[in-house]
Amino acid sequence: MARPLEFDRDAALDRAMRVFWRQGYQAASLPDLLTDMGISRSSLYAAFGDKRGLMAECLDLFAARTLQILSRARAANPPLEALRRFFDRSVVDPPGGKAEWGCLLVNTVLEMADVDDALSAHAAARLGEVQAGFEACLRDAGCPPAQTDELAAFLMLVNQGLRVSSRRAQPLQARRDQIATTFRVLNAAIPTEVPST
Amino acid sequence: MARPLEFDRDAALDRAMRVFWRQGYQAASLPDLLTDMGISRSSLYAAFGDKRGLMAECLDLFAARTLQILSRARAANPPLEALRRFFDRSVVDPPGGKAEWGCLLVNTVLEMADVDDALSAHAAARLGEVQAGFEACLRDAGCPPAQTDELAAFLMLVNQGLRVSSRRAQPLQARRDQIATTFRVLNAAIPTEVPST
DNA sequence: TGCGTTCTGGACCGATTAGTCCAGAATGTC
DNA sequence: GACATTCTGGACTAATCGGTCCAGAACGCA
Repeated sequence: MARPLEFDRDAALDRAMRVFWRQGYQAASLPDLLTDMGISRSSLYAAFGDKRGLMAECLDLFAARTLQILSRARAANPPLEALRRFFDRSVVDPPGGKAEWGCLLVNTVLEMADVDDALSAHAAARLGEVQAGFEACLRDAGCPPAQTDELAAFLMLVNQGLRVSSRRAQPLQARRDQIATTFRVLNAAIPTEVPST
Repeated sequence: MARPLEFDRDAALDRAMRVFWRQGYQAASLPDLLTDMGISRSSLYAAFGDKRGLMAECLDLFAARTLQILSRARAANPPLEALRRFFDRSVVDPPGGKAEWGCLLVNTVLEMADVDDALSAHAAARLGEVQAGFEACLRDAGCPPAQTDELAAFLMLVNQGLRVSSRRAQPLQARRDQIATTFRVLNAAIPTEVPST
């Protein structure tokens, strides 16, 4: 037994995630990270390996939180309403960050593609897990099995698009309208929806 | 009068655009650019100012080409078919680049937000011009004026989403399917469409 | 209190960054 | 053919990058 860690690893990771989320991987310098995390260089390397390893953990954390939002919404609402709430939550009031930062996973997929393919693929894979969450939600909603794949892909398409809109200086209301349009259009396309309440 | 430029400025700009398109602004180092452009450091700074100025010109070039694709499609097809062709072209066979590189404007908006806000805003503004193109197209299609704004925003939402999908390792067919779904869903939502043929 | 272990701050490193500068080569004009 | 002008390649600079390392402080246990 000896001297314990002087900082809260989870808290530090959360801080780091917010830096990467806002500035992206490349623009987040080590001094930036250290300042926000409130730890020293040595501590970072001892606890997380290196910058890339830290980023990987941040991606996982972000994905876990995203999936948590969806699962909580599912637990408290009928499936389609849960999806709507998920979008509202993500676009309007993301936990631990600002809506204008978009989505760390989307940001990373784009920034690191053809720069660090493994990192980009890591983010893309987590995005796939979220899409699987959409799929499960649609199944619960009584969506015909033949269509769940297609519609989940469509929802992810919209999700990605919204996250891009978030980083353009578009007013919040414009994004709300886009969500409304999406669900209006979606409902019109699937009159077979049967809320399983 | 004296010694003329030894290289083709437009051709060099085109090469630079492809480098930024594939690697992003930050990851594109000066050696990378110089090698691909086939010119020397001095020539680049004399002709384009600096890396940032070069990037700005590349954004404009990309936007101009994108708008050109749309206007050409409009000249040769009924409005809604033109939109469909625009998406096919953008996602499947972009001119002077690879589909997997997504869209330089979208990539830049995300990468430079909160890093170089002016550059991000520049890209976002060009994206707005494309959206205006969508709007004009919808007006031609006889879309009710009250809906053109909303639907153009929706099309841009889908466009953005598709460009993200392009940079995930998703197979080409998946993206084609997403386009098909989008237009199926769109047609179902706007039965009032009246091809102006 | 003293020891063994582990963590922490900061100096340090080589590599790479964007950008500058200058000597020399190349060209059009006279 | 000589001159004035302009472009070009490459050396150079200052700053910053991610990452390493070590001396010393801080803690738990006995």
